Amino acid sequence: MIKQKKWEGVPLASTFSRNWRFERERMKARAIKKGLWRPEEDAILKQYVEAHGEGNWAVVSQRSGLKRGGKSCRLRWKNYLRPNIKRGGMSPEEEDLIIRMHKLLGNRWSLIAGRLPGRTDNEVKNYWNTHLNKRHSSHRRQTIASNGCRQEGENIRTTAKAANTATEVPSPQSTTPPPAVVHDGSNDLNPTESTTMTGRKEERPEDGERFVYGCDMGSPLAIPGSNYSRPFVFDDELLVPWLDSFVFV
DNA sequence: AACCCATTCAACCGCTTCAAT
DNA sequence: AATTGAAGCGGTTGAATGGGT
Repeated sequence: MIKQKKWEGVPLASTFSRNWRFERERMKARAIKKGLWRPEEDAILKQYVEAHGEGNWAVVSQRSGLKRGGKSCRLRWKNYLRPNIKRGGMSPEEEDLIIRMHKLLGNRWSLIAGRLPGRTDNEVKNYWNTHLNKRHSSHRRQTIASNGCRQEGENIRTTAKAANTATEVPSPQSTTPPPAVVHDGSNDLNPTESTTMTGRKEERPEDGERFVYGCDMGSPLAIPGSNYSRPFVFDDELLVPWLDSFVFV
């Protein structure tokens, strides 16, 4: 049964519409401020979070006295006020890592940022769009909504979590690869985290050419009690074996 | 000095996922 | 199992800024 919200009187099709419509209404009702943050607002938020900790951002926005939405507070803290945020231009090493990881992962900004200490997903995304996109657009790989970096049979958003847990049963087609060893783990930055990625090229009438990758049994990606990992599917062949394996761990 | 245009990046929006109930 | 609220993600927007004329 589809429930209705009294403030709108319109059937809500799913939880997402419920959620953001409520947030919007709540912000309207509280005359939530938008736009750039002022230094005094930063100080209030910083003081509050340092005293009470992160999380429960709706409460933070109310109790701190800030006329900001919870999302805005969270974003400001995460992208700007949080300790250890590194500001300023990217080093050549960071830039190189972004390029390589984007080649592998596409627009998975939070995953890429996770490998760059002190950098946020927003910063990496902006840097890519303003500095790197033009130079490297020919190799661009986007996320599933519009593109080709995806895990077999699921939304790309779930891939990272699947990579961490790897508990689901893979699709039957992933069971018969004649694997070519892409990487033996010997060149990893951290050999203890290495994993053996194996891959194969596939030709499909509906998809055209694609590359399917899996990992060995010692990898965190491997499914306990099975002989295979969940497959990762890309439009392009992985280009940097040591890094491509590295980021999967 | 005034205007225009391009670039940058902080912030917002729409949506998904997850955990708690 | 269904519902709810919070957190998180990627795409997009628009204000600020700088350079050129």
